[in-house]
Amino acid sequence: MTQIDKVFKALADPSRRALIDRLHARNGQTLSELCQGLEMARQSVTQHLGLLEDANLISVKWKGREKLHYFNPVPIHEIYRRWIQKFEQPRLDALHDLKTKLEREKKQP
Amino acid sequence: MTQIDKVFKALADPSRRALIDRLHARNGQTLSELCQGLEMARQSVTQHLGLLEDANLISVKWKGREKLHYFNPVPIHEIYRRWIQKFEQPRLDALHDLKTKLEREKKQP
DNA sequence: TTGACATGCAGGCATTCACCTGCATATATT
DNA sequence: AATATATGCAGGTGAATGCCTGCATGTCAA
Repeated sequence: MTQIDKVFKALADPSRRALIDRLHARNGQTLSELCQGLEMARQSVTQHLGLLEDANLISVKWKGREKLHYFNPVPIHEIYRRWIQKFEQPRLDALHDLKTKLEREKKQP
Repeated sequence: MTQIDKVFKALADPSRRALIDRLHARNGQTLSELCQGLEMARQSVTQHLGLLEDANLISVKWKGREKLHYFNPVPIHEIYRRWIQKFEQPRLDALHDLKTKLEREKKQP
């Protein structure tokens, strides 16, 4: 399974996207913290975090008996850059045109 | 299942992403055309296309006995706008700064 | 009209997935 | 040292997924 496929698969589940959202809101949370408010067992959360970690979407640092989780935005940027961007090309072309226009007007006002 | 979830789930499979790629390269292909070169049965392709259609990622138009498939980029843009963009915010802020800078220099050269 | 072609529908099978329970291990606290 | 806290590991179950085969339906072309 390719890396980009792992990322897509990891993002396919709403619980996992919610976990990413939580870490994006406050980075470095422990497993217990991430479990709070969720209606599933700790083991399920662990499993989801395992997939996210495997997709490199989160990284982990042990501090004593606590496992701290950190969100890593790089794979999502890769998804955007290598996959989504190509379908957004028209929009990006328009933006580039705007930049070019502004630069031209700057030189010849 | 929410719409955005359908889209993520549809994108989670590499075969389906490949189908989108094919349609992006050449729009309006029939089922038979989309089957060519793939190593799975027609029925499997039909199933994948069904999911993509359900996620609104492709739309379909019948022409006689042929079913023409068209790629629809809107849901992918939604994914970008409503989900990915928030993790890309630093980069976008930088781009906005560039625009602002250019506009300022234009007014006061 | 008859045969070839494009697709749909129904069901079956193996794998993966999401979730759980039960028990084990390691670290902090008193 | 004894208890409480944070987490891991193993395994089990039901549902979803991906893929297939077999047959039916509708459309074009000779």
